[in-house]
Amino acid sequence: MESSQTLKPGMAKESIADLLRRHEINPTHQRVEIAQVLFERCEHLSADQIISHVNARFAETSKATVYNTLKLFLEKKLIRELIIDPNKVVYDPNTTPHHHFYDVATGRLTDIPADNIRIGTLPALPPGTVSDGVDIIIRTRPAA
Amino acid sequence: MESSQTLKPGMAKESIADLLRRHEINPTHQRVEIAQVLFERCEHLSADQIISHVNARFAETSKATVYNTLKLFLEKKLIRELIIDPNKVVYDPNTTPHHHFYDVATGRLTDIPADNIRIGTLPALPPGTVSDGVDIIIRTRPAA
DNA sequence: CCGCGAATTTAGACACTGTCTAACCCTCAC
DNA sequence: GTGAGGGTTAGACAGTGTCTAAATTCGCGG
Repeated sequence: MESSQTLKPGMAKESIADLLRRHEINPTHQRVEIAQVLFERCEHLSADQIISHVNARFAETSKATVYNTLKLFLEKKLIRELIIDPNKVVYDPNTTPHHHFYDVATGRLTDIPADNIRIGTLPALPPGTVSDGVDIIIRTRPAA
Repeated sequence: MESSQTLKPGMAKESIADLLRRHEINPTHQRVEIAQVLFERCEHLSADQIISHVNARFAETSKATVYNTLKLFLEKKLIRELIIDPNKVVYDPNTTPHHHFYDVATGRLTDIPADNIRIGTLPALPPGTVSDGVDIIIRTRPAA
């Protein structure tokens, strides 16, 4: 399958390689491919989808490499991991501090850009639905 | 292994059976055992722990039955499912509307009783830690 | 008490996601 | 060319949960 027309593959790969280098990641072939899949379409993709997308392009990449690379990207703060369900873990290329609103009824995942969280800033529930409660999962780390 | 002394097994089983009946659940032997494990110690237990605890009592209960029963309890709103990690799913016998505060750094899970959520009502972060963001997972359902 | 049909339970096979291992490959310095 | 080290790989493995088909139990009318 051909690469999409939206980005010039050559220059895109260059800047992605730079991005990796800026995060102290050795930009190998496979890593660039994986990063490109993640950043090109700015969606939240699962490991599974990433494997499919990468292998639909040029390179054959093994499952182990994709998992290794995602873990590396996580450590280097290039992406964030988002656990929606035990069988639905997705990766978020947006590393600016932000929050996520996930509605299990509709499957819709919304980004909340604020850092000033109040219930009033959340999107309204779809009409005719009620909430049993909100699970707030806060991901902390030692201050740098 | 003997049953604990804290509850009279007979009457406890009676009231638990009633609880199940009130939720339109046929109170079989195994279901009562599982419910008893969940409600006796009012902790958040994983499916794994529930299997161990049930089998440490009297009854031998198969893995499939425990999973079936937990799914049934969920449908009947007897318990809530709490996804902390892909490999850490626990069940909460407290069905009053409330929220959860989980700190991945400490592993501590706190109940937030309010229905008026504001960031100010959350426990303070441990000193020396910062947050990369908060994932708010809201579990909705059609209004009754 | 008997026996029937429906509901429930069961063991074990299966699927899925992610991890691990040990071998291989590629590059680069010398 | 050669050795060292990082990166990649296939496939085995582990944990969690689902499925299936058979066996058991239960409710209940006769």
